[in-house]
Amino acid sequence: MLQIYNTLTRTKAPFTPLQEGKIGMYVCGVTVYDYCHIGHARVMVSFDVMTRFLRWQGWDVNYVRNITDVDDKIMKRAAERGESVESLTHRMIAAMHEDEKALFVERPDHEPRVTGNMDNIIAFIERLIAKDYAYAASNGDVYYRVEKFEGYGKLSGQQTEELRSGARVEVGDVKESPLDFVLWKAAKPGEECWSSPWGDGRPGWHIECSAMSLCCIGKTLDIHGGGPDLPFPHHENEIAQSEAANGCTYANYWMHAGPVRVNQEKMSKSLNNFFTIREVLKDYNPEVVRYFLTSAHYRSYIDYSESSLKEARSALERFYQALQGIDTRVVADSVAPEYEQRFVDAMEDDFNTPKALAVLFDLVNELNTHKRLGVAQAAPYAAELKRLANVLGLLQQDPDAFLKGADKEGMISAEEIQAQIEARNQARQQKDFAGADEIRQSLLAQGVVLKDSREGTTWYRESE
RNA sequence: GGCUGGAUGGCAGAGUGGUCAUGCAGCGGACUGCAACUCCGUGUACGCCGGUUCGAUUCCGACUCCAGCCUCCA
Repeated sequence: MLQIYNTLTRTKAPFTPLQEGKIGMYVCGVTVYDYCHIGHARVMVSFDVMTRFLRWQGWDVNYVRNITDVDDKIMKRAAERGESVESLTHRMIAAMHEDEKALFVERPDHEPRVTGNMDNIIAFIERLIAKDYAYAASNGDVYYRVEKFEGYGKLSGQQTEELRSGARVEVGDVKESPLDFVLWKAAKPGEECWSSPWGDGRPGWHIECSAMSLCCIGKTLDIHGGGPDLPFPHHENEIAQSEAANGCTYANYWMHAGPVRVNQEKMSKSLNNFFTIREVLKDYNPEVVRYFLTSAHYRSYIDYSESSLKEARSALERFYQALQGIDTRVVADSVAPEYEQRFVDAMEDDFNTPKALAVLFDLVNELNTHKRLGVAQAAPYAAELKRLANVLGLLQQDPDAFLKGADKEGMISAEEIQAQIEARNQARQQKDFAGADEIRQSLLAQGVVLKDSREGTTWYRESE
C-alpha cells in the first residue's frame, strides 16, 4: 500500500485518492527569468520519479506543473538585458525543456502559464472579493484578508499572532493588516500589464497556482508538491485563497522536496553559490546527475559537491559494467520476482529511492554471479535490472556509450584507443608483456582502463 | 525570537525494539601473463544524559550541536 509523507500532518499515511485509480498532482514549477539550477533539477527529478512509479503501478496520473512567466524578477531581468519579457521567458522555457530532456525527465501533462490564464486568475480574485476574503485598496492593488481565514498557518505551523508581531509594516502601506498579501498588483507606468476590474496590473505570485490548479485538476488536489522553500508563505497563501474561494480542502497530500546544499552551505540566489543544470552537464553525464538526485530520499537535504557526483558516477559504473555485453532484448519472463517486490515495497514507502537502489544493487550482485557463468545466463537478470531501473529513469543508456563517454576536447579519441589496443594485443601475442604493459600504463595515464576478456579487449574511461 | 526538520561506521545513505541495508573507499583471498571487471571474506556505526523494557541506535523526556522557513530563492 502506497504511503506518503504529508507536510500538513507531519506524518506518513496511506494514500487515498479522491477518485479510484486516479491522481491529480499539482507541482509548483519555475519562474522563468534564469536557467534552471540543481535545486530545480531536484524538484523535477523527484516528481518525475514519483510519476513514473505511480504510472507503472497503474495509476492514472494527471501531472500539472505551472510556469510562472509573469513576475517582478522577470521584468527586472528583461529590463537589465534590454530584452522583451516575452523573449526572455520563451528562451528560458525552451532552456528548461532542454534541461529536463537531458535529465530524462518526462514532461508534465500540463504546463499552464500565467500569461495564458489571466481570465481565470481575475475570475478567481473576483470570487474572493465577493466572499469578502479580498479587497481592493486605494492604490489599485487587491489584497487577501489573511485574518479572516481561520486555518491560516496550518501547513507551516505558524500562528497569526506571531506572524503579526514579526511582520514588517512598510511606509505608506495600504493594507488593512501587515499579514495581507497581494492578489493583484497595480501597474506602474511602462510596466507590462493586463486590464482588470481594478485597473491595469498583474497577478500576485500566489494566486496563479490557486487559479491554474483549479482549471487543470479541480477544487481539491490529491497531491500538491513543490520545493523546500514553498510551504511558507506560498503554499500557506494558496490554501487560504483556494479554501476560501472553493469552500473545501485544497490538497489532501502536501509533498515538499528537500533542499540542495553546496559544499555544506545552503544553495541560494543571494549567496550566489548555485549551479545551473547546463553548467553541471558540461562536466558530467546527465544520468550521473539524475542518479545523484535519486540516491538520497527526496525529503532530506542533499549536498552537491564534486565528490558526491564522483561517487554517483562510480555507482553507475558498477551498474553499467554489469550490463555491458549482455543482450536483454530477447528475455521474456522475469526470473527474479522477489526483487521487484522489494523494489515496489521501497517505493511505496514514501518513494524511498535509496532503499529501491539498494535492491537494484542486490540484483546487480546476482546478475554478476550469473554473468560469470556466461552472458546468456545473466540476460534475464540484466533485463530485470533495466526494467526496474527504468521506473527511476535510470540505466537506459547503452552501457558502452556510458562507460566510454563522448570524446571531448583534449581527450584521447576512441579511434586512437582502438589502435593502441591492437598494438598491445600484437605485443601480447608475441609475449612482449613489457611492451603490452607500457601501452596499458600509457592509456591509464590518459584515463582509459583496459579490460581483457575471452571476447577480446574492451575499455572504458575512468571517472575524473 | 517563532515555526519545522535532522544528528547512523572513513565518506555517502537507508532502516529497525533483540541475526544482513546498500554504494564508494580500505584490507585479505580467488580470477588474470600483468591489470581491470567480477566473486568470496572482512568493520563491536548509531550526538549526549536519564527513563520505560528481559533487551534501545530504534519508544519517552531533558541537553548539545546542525540545517531549512519566517526576506528574492526549488
